[in-house]
Amino acid sequence: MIRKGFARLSPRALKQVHGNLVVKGIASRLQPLRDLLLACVASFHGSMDYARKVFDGIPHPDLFMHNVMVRGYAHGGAPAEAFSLYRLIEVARLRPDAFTFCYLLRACAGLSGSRSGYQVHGAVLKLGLLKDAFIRNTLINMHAKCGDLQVASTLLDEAGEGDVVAWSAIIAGHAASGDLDIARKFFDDCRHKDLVCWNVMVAAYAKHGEMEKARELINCAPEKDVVSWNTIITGYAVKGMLKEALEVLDEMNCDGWMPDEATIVSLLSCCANLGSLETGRMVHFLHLEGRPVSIILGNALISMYAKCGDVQAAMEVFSRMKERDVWTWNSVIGGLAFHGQAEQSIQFFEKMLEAGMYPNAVSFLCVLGACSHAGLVEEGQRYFSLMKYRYMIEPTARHYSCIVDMLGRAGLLDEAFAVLSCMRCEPSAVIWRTLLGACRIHGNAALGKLARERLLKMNEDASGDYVMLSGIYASSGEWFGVETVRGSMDERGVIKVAGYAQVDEKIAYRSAL
DNA sequence: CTAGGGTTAG
Repeated sequence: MIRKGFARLSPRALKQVHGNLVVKGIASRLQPLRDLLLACVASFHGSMDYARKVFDGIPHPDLFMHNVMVRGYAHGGAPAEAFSLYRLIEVARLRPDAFTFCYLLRACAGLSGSRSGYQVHGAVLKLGLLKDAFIRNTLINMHAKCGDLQVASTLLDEAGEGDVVAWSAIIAGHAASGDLDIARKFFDDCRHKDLVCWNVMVAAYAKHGEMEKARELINCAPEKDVVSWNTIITGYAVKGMLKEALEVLDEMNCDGWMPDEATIVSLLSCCANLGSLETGRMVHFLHLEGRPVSIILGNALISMYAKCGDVQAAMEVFSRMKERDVWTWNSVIGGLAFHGQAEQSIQFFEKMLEAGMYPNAVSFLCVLGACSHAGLVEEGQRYFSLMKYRYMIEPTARHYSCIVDMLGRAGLLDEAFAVLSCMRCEPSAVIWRTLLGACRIHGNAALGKLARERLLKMNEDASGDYVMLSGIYASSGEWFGVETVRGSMDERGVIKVAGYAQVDEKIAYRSAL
């Protein structure tokens, strides 16, 4: 009676079904539990939390159930959890099958540069599963995605000419490593191109900003689907070409295609980055009222409204969402911080912790940004420690940049330098430049000189740093320093637009007076 | 319950 149809139920209804199974005492029979698990993985829009609760409540889950969980984690971008479930399969002394390895290899494809892909490859060989075309193609995809195109090509030879799935995986792999010409060569050599194959090549151009080539190719395609159109729209969207993206939306409409969630999400992100609230609202209306709002769509909506300044609309979307993930919270925290609403941003960070959500590196970047913006030095330092010592998140150059900026704005230049000095990674040019800027504002010529020297050593286009440094010397009354800097500018042949240099010097003059 | 394509936060 409850065999089929779970997948169409809402999360709430699923919880009821789960409860009924328990009450009626049939929660120990296999098939209803398999169906329930499948439905949980399918119905909670990528969140595996509830499925995991159900799974953990099953006394002796079979291989099928383990596989469903591995699949859920692998598709949901949680490779570590996929592997931990694989370990449970071993602990339960179950024998993993081709399904298990397909999912596991998919998880590996998301772990670029890791050895785990080779380990799974080894296990596949050991179990003699390589003759399975699904396994082989997933292996090709994994190696191609992780950059080992040598191994991928060898496997392609075994797959032969007719296997278009293997070919598209190779094309995507070359595109991912930036070799568009080689990708195109494989595309041209592919004998039995299908729709996916065309879309892979179009996406390769679009991802690298080659929109003319992407358009040219899609115009030659024998058929298109909603993914083909979304590929083009996303290409324009990431370049900030909103007008062009919207024109493609019209074009796909004329061709008889309705925008789907991916279309809307892409357009929203473009509107968010450009601050185009009116267009963002219009795009929001493309999503039909009454249709479920997935986590990704909700996140994109929050981000768009928050960044465009309509905080109330962002909060409405947030409060209507049934399930939230760390991206949801980060979108709110980051959106508020971006828009200068630091206090609110910090409030939401605290609410996120209260809700039991585990913050990640981006969460801290957002809240540190808010602290820096509002000059809340103590709070910022507290969050920085929380991140390092409680959540054990290693700060990236961006986090340091935030902290240095925060301390620098407050005039705590020595503290800023101290943080920068004990960084585990090499300080980036951005960080030195941040310090340099703070030195100029607060007139610390000695530290500014040091920062400038480090910047020059980094051997990149540093024309902005020369100008900034001339500001430092000027603001602390060391006019001789200005001459020296401008002299070395000429020697090294750094070209700086005169207007900018003049404006900068005027500011320096003013702060010196 | 299996393979290749498009979608979110900094």
